Amino acid sequence: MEGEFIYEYPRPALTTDCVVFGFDGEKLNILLIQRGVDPYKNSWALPGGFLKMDETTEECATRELEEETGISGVFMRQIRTFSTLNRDPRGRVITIAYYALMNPHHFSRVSVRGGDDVTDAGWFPVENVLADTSLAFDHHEIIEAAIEKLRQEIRHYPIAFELLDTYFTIKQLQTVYESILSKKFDRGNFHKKMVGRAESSTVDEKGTKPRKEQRKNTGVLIDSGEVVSGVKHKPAKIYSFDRVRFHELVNNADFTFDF
Amino acid sequence: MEGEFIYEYPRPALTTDCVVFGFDGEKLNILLIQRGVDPYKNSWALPGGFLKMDETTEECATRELEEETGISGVFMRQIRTFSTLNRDPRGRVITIAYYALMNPHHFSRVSVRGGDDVTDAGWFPVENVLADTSLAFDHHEIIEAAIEKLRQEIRHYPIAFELLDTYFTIKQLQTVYESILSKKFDRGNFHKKMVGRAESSTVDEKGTKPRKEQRKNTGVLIDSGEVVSGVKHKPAKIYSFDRVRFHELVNNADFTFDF
DNA sequence: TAAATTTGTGTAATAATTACAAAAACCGAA
DNA sequence: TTCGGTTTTTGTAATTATTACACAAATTTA
Repeated sequence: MEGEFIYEYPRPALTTDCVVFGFDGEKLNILLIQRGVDPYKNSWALPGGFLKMDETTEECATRELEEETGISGVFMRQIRTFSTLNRDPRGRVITIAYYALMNPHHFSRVSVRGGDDVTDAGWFPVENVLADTSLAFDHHEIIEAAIEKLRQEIRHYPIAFELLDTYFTIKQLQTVYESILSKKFDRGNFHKKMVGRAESSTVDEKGTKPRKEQRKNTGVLIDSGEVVSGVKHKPAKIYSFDRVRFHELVNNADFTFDF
Repeated sequence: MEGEFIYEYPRPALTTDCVVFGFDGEKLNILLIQRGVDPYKNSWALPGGFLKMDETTEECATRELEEETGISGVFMRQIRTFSTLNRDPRGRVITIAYYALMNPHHFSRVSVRGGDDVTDAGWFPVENVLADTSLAFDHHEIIEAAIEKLRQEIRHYPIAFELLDTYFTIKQLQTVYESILSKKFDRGNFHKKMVGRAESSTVDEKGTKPRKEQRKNTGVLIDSGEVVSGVKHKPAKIYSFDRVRFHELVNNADFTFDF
């Protein structure tokens, strides 16, 4: 047998795969590549590849993504490891799955790279991907796990902002939540939760004159002062995420993403 | 070099490690084993070992736990994969970490098995383990990740009951939550949340006679009818977890573990 | 029988959520 | 310039949930 790496005990091969989510301003999409080589030649699959000995699995997932789509510097988190015995026809291959989040800026810049092994790449709406049973390997199962993970994490961490550009409208933010959680929110209530203006309530006390009790602002957005243009209705304000304020409020239990 | 397994490309070795949590009725403990072989001979470490080619990582973690402690049939979940380059002095070793939960019944039955590679095993309070910087490999980091994972999951899934026997008191259940979340709860409110008696509120409507509105029971515990004995105060009722009811209520959004 | 201790239940005040309405800002057509 | 259409933003009343705390009940011991 060809090869020069000899071990006393057998070892599985290790790969990473990445479920890349991209928000186009309206809905959630997943990045798939079309395989140019067997197995599963011509099938659509997740970007990913074999681990090198001088890189961590995180680095491997980042590298493969950059090699196959040209995108770097994105938010990435581990999902879990998939180790079913016959998940790869080439033999024992175990994969560590990641998910990545891309904002609309990155979204439009995805381009196919490499030569024979990837013939095409493209974005597909999540619902379409979930309905497609022809994906390579166990990638359908990995995608389902990714969505489940995403749903869990968006309830606790500010990952929604990773799917948006630095500046965004509240409508866009709400759409991100609604498409991930498959649930509609009341427009007004969502707005208040995010902007969280300092509500001042009138307090009446015996003997003292009524006073305005200043309650602190519990919002996590910064008003940029700008508004969107080119719309034929009231233009939405443009906000950015106040990461510092967010951490303060979370530490004080004044803010949660529990929806 | 000795060995008969030859590959074209180099492959890391794969292990699983397991952070076993055990509740002794009062506090949370972690199961550690003392290594009988190098590297880290005599150091305390997590139970675990090398993956075999005919088992999944889940099966590996289960098998290693059974081999080293004699315990089987416990609740187990994947934490994540650790792949730092020099985490193991023997070379490139990647580990998939799991956590397991044991109830007091299992807890007392842990026994050391095997020969040279494990010289001792024992339970240690979580705080002590976290303060101990002499653990083998990166096991300290894995334990920290396990606790963080446990904290996340107890907020959404009924894993607290995996740390208790089938029958338990509400006090014990509360202690599980308090030791994992490092937070005290009001006794009365915790009690009501778990037992969730059907509160009936009086409703007055114009023209009709006041009626009792029957609100449905939102608790997840079953009263066994028994009480604890041998205590010198009011004996606590003994409950069990109503898993079926729990799923009904969660689907209806009538119950969450959001604390 | 009273004290000590812990479990179990009730309640009133406060806070959060929800559903919905009103106001404001803009465009474009009349 | 005014008005309808549309969408964002603010306001509010009703409901529901949470919190803090008090009281009643059950058991042993003195």
